Amino acid sequence: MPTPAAVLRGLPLLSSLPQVTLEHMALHSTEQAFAKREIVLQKSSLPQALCFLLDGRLQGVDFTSDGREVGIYFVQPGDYFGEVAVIDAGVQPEFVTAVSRSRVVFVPKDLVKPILFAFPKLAEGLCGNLAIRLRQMSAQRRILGLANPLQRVCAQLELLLNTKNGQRYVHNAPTHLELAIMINASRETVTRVFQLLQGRGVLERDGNDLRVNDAEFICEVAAGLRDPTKEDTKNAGQ
Amino acid sequence: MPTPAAVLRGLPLLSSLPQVTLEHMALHSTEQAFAKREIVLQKSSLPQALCFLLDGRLQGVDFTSDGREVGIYFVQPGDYFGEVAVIDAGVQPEFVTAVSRSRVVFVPKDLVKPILFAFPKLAEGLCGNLAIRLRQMSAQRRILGLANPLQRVCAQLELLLNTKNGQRYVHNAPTHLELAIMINASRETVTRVFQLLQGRGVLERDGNDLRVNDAEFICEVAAGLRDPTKEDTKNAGQ
DNA sequence: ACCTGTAAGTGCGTGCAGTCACATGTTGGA
DNA sequence: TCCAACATGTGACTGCACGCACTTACAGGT
Repeated sequence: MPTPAAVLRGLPLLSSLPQVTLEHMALHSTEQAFAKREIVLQKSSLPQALCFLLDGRLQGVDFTSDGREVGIYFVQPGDYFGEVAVIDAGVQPEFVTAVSRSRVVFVPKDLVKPILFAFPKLAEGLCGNLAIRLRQMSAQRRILGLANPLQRVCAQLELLLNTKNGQRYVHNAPTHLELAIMINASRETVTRVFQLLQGRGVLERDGNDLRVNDAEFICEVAAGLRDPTKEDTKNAGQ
Repeated sequence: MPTPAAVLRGLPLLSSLPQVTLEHMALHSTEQAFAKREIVLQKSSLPQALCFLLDGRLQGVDFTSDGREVGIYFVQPGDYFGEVAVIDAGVQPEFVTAVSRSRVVFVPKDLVKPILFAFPKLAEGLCGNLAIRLRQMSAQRRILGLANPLQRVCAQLELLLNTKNGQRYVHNAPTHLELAIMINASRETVTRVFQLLQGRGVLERDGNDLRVNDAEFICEVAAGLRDPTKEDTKNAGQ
């Protein structure tokens, strides 16, 4: 099913394009819904389209040569993905799967590639995003360098942290398993860390979100300044 | 000291630029030599220039929040670096240090930024390289997902593998320590793995290079298909 | 209301990699 | 030439994260 041009207009990357171009794109683009766990992009497939996430949440995942699953990045609504393969005409470097029910727009690469570098605004936006992606991957790499899983969980939480009217929280918190594959830990280890943090009142579940009562604590643990497993449990707030 | 335009012409990224632009750039660019272990780019510094490596070898490194060193990527002669900060005008995301004596050209960002997206060829080259960098980081992330260090070493060697008239080898092999911080292992562990591989005749040192006699072996170990620590030592070739 | 699948929580035992401490090569600069 | 710094090699110890096996909790569909 084709997509209204207004939808494309709402996407940050494309917002600078002339109306006529957008309408042409819209005519040939398709929108598709994906159920939880469904695969949106196959690894090693040839690029067909530049993809935009309208709602839901996706995760870039891959498998090590010995079959272990690793999480690479999350995709939020409004983000695009599959761009690496479109840019260099290579194959898709990793799987992209739906973490929750999602809607995706596919804009055929034949429409996108010719104009990518013709509109400087577009090229600039694209490069800017790639730069951000590289920064995120560096940050992720830094997390993986941490020696123990407790620190890695906290560091990852720090990355995901948001603020809503004074309250620190993680919106749409990932499951323990999703977190585990991001930070190279087993699902059980993540569960145990959460147990510990919740026991101290640092974290609280709030439906799909995660309330963070003591962001300071998280940061200090991530930095290795304190190690709750070595401290007394007597005073949670100490 | 300024750089001859011919040097800039030899850099893949800039080779498509008109002569007059290159000469203008050359006038304002500087060349600098760095000793081993010297810092080329400070983390968190504001971008001053787009940097190109003429010879030697650099490594992007960072430190985890608890002080452990992590290696992010290597820079080969002809590559550029520091581009992320130039593109998004943020700060430099990680340190870049000289692994061996190196020569670097700095092209002031004020000369580069305005034309980055004005020449579609240039923008395309830039995006292409960013895409490659992202692919490399994914590959690196995949390696870090491997459960045991033996596999990680082999997987990393696989990434570095080259072929020269039929002989597989690793040119300018990194030290054990450099390797260790790339793959999240201790230096001693890397040494022990090398001991094992050399004992089986899979690897051989060749001055600064590393001859790989049995690339197959390396790949199979990386993939977890075989585990030399569990096998008999009797027949190295089995 | 029932069933099924997935998420989360928990105890236990084991292996392996990190750390420490040292010995020995190797290299490049003063 | 000599020294200092760095690269490599090796043994012993130990902690802790993983994997397994299981239970419990919860949500969505029919």
